[in-house]
Amino acid sequence: MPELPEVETVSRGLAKVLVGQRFARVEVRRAGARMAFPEGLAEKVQGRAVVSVTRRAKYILIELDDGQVLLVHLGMSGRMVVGRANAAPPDKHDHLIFHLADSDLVVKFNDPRRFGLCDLTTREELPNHSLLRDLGIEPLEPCFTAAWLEGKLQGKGTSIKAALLDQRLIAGIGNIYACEALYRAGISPLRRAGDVTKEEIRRLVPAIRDVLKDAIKAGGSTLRDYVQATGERGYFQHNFAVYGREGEACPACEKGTCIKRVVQNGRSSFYCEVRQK
DNA sequence: ACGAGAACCTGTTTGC
DNA sequence: TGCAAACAGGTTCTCG
Repeated sequence: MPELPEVETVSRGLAKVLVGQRFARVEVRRAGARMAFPEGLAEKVQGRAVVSVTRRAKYILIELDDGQVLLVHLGMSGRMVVGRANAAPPDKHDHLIFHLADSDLVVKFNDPRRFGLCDLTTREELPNHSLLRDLGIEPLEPCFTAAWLEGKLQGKGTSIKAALLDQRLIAGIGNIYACEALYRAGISPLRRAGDVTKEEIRRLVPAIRDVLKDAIKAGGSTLRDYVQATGERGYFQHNFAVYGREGEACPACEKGTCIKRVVQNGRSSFYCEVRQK
């Protein structure tokens, strides 16, 4: 599910509720498939207050008042949702339940497919953390420029689509926004990354930035699992030009069936065969 | 070193 | 209708 816009939306939603609040008990239920929950998670978090909630790539960073940092990744199907403690009995995929100390609110980490994870580190260790260490540039930061990307794509033999999904290069783009950004830039996902021209890269960089910003404004894209921290759905899925629209006409092609689906590196790529060359 | 594919899970949709 | 296959927003490991 969650790519940069979804994780950003969840982080902002959690920040509103959590900053300044203390955690009471934490229910640790079933760990994910990628990583066991850290040893003593419940004990280490209990009684700590939240200082900030931020995002790096597709990770949510919850900073605590003693310098610890909770690091959450939502995988494909993960949610972090705030609710009333007794609103409903726990779902079988509620893997972590954080109870707040001074209200009846809880934050539930729910993840049916269990590709998500939650780790505990410290502010000092954060830059060296194995999950964050090799992450690339933040596409919404000013240092993400056409000149920078041009240098990185030079000589790359893989497809431009695969390059956009490489988190060591650009951090936070996933399958949906890679497809949508390439559509906006008029570049076929099948093109060899190293062959994308300077001119095209000058279109691609703002296309990436704009599609991510537009999606954040819309609260992300809800296809199936994703919801905001409040439980509300996102609605950027209504603005997809190509993603999931195989056989339809793209917004620029009045009629017909210009949108194709191809599989690259095991993932579906959607593109308009008329506008993207 | 690089790039493609498999694997990790569960749930839902599609096709025979 | 029923069952099996395909497919899903991600990441990491293995193999050529």
